[in-house]
Amino acid sequence: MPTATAAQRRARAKAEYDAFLDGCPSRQLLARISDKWVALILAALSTGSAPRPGRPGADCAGEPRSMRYSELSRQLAGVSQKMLTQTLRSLERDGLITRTVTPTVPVTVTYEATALGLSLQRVMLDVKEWAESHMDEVLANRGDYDTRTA
Amino acid sequence: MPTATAAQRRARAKAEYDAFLDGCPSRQLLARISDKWVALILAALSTGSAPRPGRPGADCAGEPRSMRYSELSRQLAGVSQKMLTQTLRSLERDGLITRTVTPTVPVTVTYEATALGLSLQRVMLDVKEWAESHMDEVLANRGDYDTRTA
DNA sequence: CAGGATCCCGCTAGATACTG
DNA sequence: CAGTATCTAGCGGGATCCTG
Repeated sequence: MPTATAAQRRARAKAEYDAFLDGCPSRQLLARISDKWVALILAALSTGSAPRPGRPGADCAGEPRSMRYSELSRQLAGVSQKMLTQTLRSLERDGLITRTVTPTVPVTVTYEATALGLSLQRVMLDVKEWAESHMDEVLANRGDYDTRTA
Repeated sequence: MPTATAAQRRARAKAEYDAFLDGCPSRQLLARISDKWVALILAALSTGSAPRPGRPGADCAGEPRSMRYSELSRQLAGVSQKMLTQTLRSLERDGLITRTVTPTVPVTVTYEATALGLSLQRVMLDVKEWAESHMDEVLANRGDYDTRTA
């Protein structure tokens, strides 16, 4: 674009990637992380293991929060195995979580956020919390809109 | 639900909404806002009108940032009219943006974030910026993963 | 200019069945 | 337990044509 403004060129130089551009990889990454399962998985991993009888110290403070496949499956109510596995794989591939296989009698697999994953986790927690805390307002707005346009 | 556990009732009482629960409206809202077009539209609206010859003071600081349909369409490179219109409608319905029709010669329609929209805008800007600023790391991680599993 | 209305394709979520 | 494999229905989303 020959008519690029100084502001645009500055932004380009600073960010290197621009999700507004069609072909930019960052748009594809944005599409990936803009996913409810991504938000919920990262949120779950920030909580760590749900306290279960028989595994007392599993989520003591300071310890990195990890969760087993079945625990995630339980916390993300309604998620299909396919979506859970698929989303976990893509998060692992992008270096956001680690997958650890412990060869116990029935195999044990745990997932844990990486440093990079933790940085996204903070952002996605905000998104999830925004949704939960503004639900009432949104619901009210929808009601207004629907009556107005009815 | 007669089989609600004490933990579930506690969570409900504290947060009112819990996106981890399958039927909860907040999960549906989370799914809605977890959308690349939502992130990009809100990001665009935070920028305001691109400076154009003939509309000098359109984006002066302090003034609420508004954009026309065609401006949004241009900035969100590659978006289809259908998705743009559809996403704008849902944002309007949820009370996140306002739609203003000015009956000029060719009709002028401008969109602007509401107070509620501004609160989400901050969150979604973080998501977009996270994607742009961590693109390199993610790309590197993908390369590693693909060679490792190759 | 700013959409509305259709058609239609692809992919992706979900259900089911099987395995190391 | 933690997946993989397969199938299918549904809809997200693009292309196209039309309108106030």
